[in-house]
Amino acid sequence: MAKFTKIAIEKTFIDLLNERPLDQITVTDIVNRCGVNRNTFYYYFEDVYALIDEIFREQTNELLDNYPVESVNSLKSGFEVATKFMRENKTAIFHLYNSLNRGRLEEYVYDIAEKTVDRFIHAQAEGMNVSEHDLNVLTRLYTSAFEGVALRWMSEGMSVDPIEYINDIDRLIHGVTKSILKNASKDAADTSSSDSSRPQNSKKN
Amino acid sequence: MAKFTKIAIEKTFIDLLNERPLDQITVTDIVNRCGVNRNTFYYYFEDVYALIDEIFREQTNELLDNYPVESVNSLKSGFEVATKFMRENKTAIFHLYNSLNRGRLEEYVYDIAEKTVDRFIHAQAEGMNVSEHDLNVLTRLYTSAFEGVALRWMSEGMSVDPIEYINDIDRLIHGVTKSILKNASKDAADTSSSDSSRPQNSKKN
DNA sequence: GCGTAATTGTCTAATTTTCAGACAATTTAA
DNA sequence: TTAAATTGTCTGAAAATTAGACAATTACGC
Repeated sequence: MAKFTKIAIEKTFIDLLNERPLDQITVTDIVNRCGVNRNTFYYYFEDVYALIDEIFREQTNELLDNYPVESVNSLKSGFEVATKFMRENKTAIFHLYNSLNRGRLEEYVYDIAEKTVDRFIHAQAEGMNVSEHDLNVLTRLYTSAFEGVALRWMSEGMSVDPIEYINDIDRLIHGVTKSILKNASKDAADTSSSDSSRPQNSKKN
Repeated sequence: MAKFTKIAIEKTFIDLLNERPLDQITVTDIVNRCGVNRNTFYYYFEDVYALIDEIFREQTNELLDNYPVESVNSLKSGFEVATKFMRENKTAIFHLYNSLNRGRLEEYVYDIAEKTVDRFIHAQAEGMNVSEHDLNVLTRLYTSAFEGVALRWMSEGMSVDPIEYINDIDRLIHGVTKSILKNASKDAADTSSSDSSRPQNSKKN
């Protein structure tokens, strides 16, 4: 039940990744630094890539579990929380960005962005009569925007704090969101039988 | 070989001690918060007091192992390092101060102060011809001063940062130390056969 | 005060985790 | 093209963690 060794291995790996690129880190390096047997590594992880996946998975879960309630109503605040890990490990993330197969990191970024945006959107739509479909469209829009920002940030060497980018986005969409939602809500009330947007995969119950 | 669970228990205990006094913390509280079996606690520690001792012991060791070289030449800097743990866990230390038997905490404080001062004194006396006995006297003097400061700090509720006190001490003794050492060094050179101070436990080789 | 619940410290025995050591197969580097 | 390093896998032993119970003590509500 106790997984402290596993956590220690993950933390050690991130430390190393903050020091040097992925291809200069061996499993032996990790376990030596961590003071743990090499077999213990393979007991928990199939290989380094499984380790990376696991770190991101846990990072996402821990984010959603401990999501601060006060951050749910501000997209900027939500993004600050969502990007905490990335901002605290810029070098490590940058090393991964350079070493990992295309799509690997993007998937993680999208995943964590989507979940953050989802919370924000649903909080904004609280009490409104908006269809799930409309909410999904809006969520996808903002998620893509966030993903774009994050990827640009990485490709530019992660030198500038992404919060700056996020500030721009936030300023741009904050006022818009409510009005979009209000309109959608009105539409839904007016013509409750027909969808207000492209019925590509409409969902009526 | 792996002691990550033990460390996790210790950290959990300190967290709890930063939240509430010692007599409101049960072993069950610790293991529950930590997500570990109660037997695991007793596997590592005889009881809470053994846990406390262990934390202090490890804290001292880890201090001495990772002692920053740049801090060895300044008493103030050394004290900053030595009191790091206490300053970062004011509440916990204060709770211990109120709950522990007299002498328990004092012993720890003296221990860590003595080792810090010892490094400082020996660094100052580097290359000088000073007897070990004289160095010990000086070390005891400064150690006692530090202990006094720390105890006063605790008895006053640890509200003021002890670095302020330490600043005072440092200002007071910094200039003095060198001259004392120089004089002692001269004495030792002049009358190399007789000790320069009380020969209580003289050590000549 | 009494009774009840909670906590402690100890014990067993099962299970899980970590270990040391070796191995062939690849990769790295000189 | 060797030699060294690394990987991934396997064994079996050792260590750590668990569940569960127990009597003894302590804390708390009434």
